[in-house]
Amino acid sequence: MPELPEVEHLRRSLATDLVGASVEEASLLRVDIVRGRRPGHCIVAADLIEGSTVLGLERHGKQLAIVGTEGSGLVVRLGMSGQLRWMPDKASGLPRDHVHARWRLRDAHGRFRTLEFRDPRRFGGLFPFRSVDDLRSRLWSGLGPDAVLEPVESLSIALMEAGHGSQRAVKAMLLDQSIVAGVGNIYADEALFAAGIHPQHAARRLDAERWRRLVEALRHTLVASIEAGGSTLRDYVDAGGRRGSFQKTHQVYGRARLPCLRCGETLRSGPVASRTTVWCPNCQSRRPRRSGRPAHAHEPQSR
DNA sequence: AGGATAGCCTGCGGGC
DNA sequence: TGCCCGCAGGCTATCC
Repeated sequence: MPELPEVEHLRRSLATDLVGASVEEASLLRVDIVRGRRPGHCIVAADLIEGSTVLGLERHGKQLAIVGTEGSGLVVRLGMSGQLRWMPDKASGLPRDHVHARWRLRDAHGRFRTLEFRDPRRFGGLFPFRSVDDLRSRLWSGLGPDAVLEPVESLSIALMEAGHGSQRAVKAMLLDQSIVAGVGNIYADEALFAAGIHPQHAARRLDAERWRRLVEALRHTLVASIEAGGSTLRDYVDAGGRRGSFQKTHQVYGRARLPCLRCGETLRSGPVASRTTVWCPNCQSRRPRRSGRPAHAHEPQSR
């Protein structure tokens, strides 16, 4: 669920108090949440940036990097259910289970605060890196350009070139982090709807104009969601425990069998790229729109 | 070798 | 009421 907008909103909500803070103590409550270790290397407190000062927070795609002293740091991947939260001063109703790591920090004003990494489903993890170069050459080298940081023009070209000669559906391309970083199931469906493109449209058959329209729709959707604090379907909250509100404006995601908000046609759903996908059979065509009805011949079975 | 698929993991909702 | 099953999904390993 945390995709680019959720991670970016989290980054912003963390940065105020985290940047400039010194890490007094790091505790690992569950060892196997630290991933990407070199063989034979034991986890030490410094891997969890204990003794370091936080210099900055960077994001690429869905990944967040906490950069500390001398460029060493920690990548946080939220996976499905990961959260990075300030522990509230007073008792609150927020869940206390599945906390896997905890940092005791002293901020720029000398206040002590506790940050926690919680991840019930454990699809996420923590990835230590030794330097910014190590981060870029090892942890982030397999990622394509970031879906909001990359200019629309070059991102459109990157997608079109990746789709050239490929057999894949356009939605599979959007979800492939090595082609474009940050898009998950929610925003792929929303962007395809906004651009009027069928999720199963063959990537190689989209022309430059339609790739550009798709990337513009994607960019618009992601930016609007960041501003709305992301989409909270179940567990996503920012560093302060606040929920997002972008789910209220979803046009297709989670709306299977409901009427299309644009044309009233019943929204269909089915697996595309082995993910649950929702689309409008009327607004999203497989081919460039002509006057006739879009083809439905090989659509996945509706549910 | 590209591309599709299984599996990881927990919580939750529907059905009985 | 309570149990069981299916589903959700980012990413990696594995298979075709």
